[in-house]
Amino acid sequence: MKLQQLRYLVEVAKQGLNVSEAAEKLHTSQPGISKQIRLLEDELGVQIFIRNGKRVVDVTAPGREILRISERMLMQAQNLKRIGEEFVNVEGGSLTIATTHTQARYALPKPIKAFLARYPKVRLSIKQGSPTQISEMVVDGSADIAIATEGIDHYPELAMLDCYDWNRDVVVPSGHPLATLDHPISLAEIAAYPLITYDFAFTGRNKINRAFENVGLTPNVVLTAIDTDVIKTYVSLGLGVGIIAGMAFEPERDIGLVAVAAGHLFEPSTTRIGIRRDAYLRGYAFDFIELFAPHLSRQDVQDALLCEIGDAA
Amino acid sequence: MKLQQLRYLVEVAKQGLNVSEAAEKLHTSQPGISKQIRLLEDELGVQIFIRNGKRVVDVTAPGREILRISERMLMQAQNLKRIGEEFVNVEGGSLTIATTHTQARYALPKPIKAFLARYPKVRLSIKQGSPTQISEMVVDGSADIAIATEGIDHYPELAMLDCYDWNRDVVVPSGHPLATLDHPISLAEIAAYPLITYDFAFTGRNKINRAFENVGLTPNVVLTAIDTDVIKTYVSLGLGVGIIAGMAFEPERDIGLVAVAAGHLFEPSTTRIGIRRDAYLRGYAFDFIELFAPHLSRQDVQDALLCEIGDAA
DNA sequence: GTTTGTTACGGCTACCGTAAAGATC
DNA sequence: GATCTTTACGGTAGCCGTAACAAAC
Repeated sequence: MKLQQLRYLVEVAKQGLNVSEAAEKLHTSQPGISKQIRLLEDELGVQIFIRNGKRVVDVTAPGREILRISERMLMQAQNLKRIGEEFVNVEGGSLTIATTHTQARYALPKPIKAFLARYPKVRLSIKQGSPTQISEMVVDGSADIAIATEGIDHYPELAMLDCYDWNRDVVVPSGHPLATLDHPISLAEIAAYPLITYDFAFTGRNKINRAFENVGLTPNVVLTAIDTDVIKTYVSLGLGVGIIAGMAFEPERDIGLVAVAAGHLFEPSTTRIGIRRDAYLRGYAFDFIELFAPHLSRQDVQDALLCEIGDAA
Repeated sequence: MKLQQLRYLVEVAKQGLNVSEAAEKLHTSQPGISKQIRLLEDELGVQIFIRNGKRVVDVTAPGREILRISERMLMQAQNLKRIGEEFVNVEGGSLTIATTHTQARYALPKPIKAFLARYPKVRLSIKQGSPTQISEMVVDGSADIAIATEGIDHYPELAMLDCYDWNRDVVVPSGHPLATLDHPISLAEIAAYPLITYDFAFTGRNKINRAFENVGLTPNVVLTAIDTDVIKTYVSLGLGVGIIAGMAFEPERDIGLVAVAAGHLFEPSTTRIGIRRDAYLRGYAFDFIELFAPHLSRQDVQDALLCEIGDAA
């Protein structure tokens, strides 16, 4: 059994059981892949793929198990290489964070600035995407850490750690009737105006919907945006009332806008980080996490990696 | 990077950093091992072993990490082979249980009989040893399942599952004063006689000691045995009063002996099974566990394997 | 007919074992 | 001096790539 064979196997599965494409991805010949897979099947004594004549059409039951374990082994092989890099170049390296606009724009600048000061030689990169996209980036290894609020709960490969809770604000142009209320704002008052808020699947949007549903109101959402800046822009234009993450309101920058606390109206959301449970994280990655969420020490994170299903149960 | 290299690495570490012995164990030449390890070190870019001139004297910090991960990878490679065997020969195979005398003699016969009837083609073997020995058998892969009552808690590689609680009986020759009490037996009454019980490190022996200590009694233990049969033999000879596991008393066989329930005097003990968290268990292994501890379904066991640190916390 | 997987064959890498030399205790 | 590790070197297995063939859509 050779690691190469497992690599072939996993790549064929990943390419939808297409040996030729796998060969192309791995920059090798497809007869080589065919042969090595057959050799592995012979060695293990099981068919891994079901072939219809000369076409790979499915994975056998043992094949699924074998693929699962193979992936883990390859992951660990990658970890071995990372350990090498880590110790050769303690300070240098790279860290890729996958996150949503709101986090990147409002929550991350501060910890990232501190991180860059501490680790100037680390190549830090940020990838933006939807919660689903960023989760998958971490799952497939193209990012190290996912940071998001929604929809990253359901990947068994990922360990999730709570970072902080936050509430929502209503933003309106200054001078707007809602800006000068003498009492806490209510859902009914908000629903009286056209609404601008986050796209579905983003930043706790469904918690907003649920709040209105619970009191039998149907808000008139005139615009859904992916990022807060777009929301604020249209609120400035008088298109409607915005509902945004509290941390996304910056009084000194958001001239002409007023934020009204609405934490009492909507469930708070929790921003979490997600990391592959079997990934090897460089030392500075733990430091970054601690900069972002100071209560998460390296030990906490490693414990969570070891066993995080228990927390969910 | 090749699996073979990892195998060399791990074996050298296991043989106390002696390359020659590792070569012998692996039936290969030691120059080959030296070279492959150097090649791996070059590839990873880190020293794994610290060499004093030409002698391997220690493992570097990254080396320890690398060894840890390598062991896991090799374990999984072995799992791959097992999957093959499992599906080639669904009914056949082997299962090795490491356990103590008491379990082997009194708790296991019934489930093993049922197991053999269900899986006649499985080569079942039982290895007997002290709790420490059996734990290590499972850790190093020479047994699949450990069953014991004491001292198998502290191996992080092992997942532990509670099977059943049991209490102790006092055994005396029939006609003995303690055999005909009209009230529940007390510690003081027991301590009045010479005692015969289990060796330290076995079968909850320290719970027995603790019970006496708690009431300020110092029992006179005249004989410590590893197995219950020895205890019963000497009790029959009138050497003293025995304290044994309740399940180990068989009224129809133990002629001339009387058991007196003593569950109210000593903490109950819990018999557990231990399995390597990263081992691949054959289907019948799960069935065996369920035969032994009917409340442990396959799913329960697999969940515990996935994450069992959480249960301990 | 095109796409896709298998079989056949040759080159070449690199692994392994033997032999000898260098280091350490 | 004995043990242990590395270096040197030759044989060989087996991996990879090209080319031709066979099957499926």
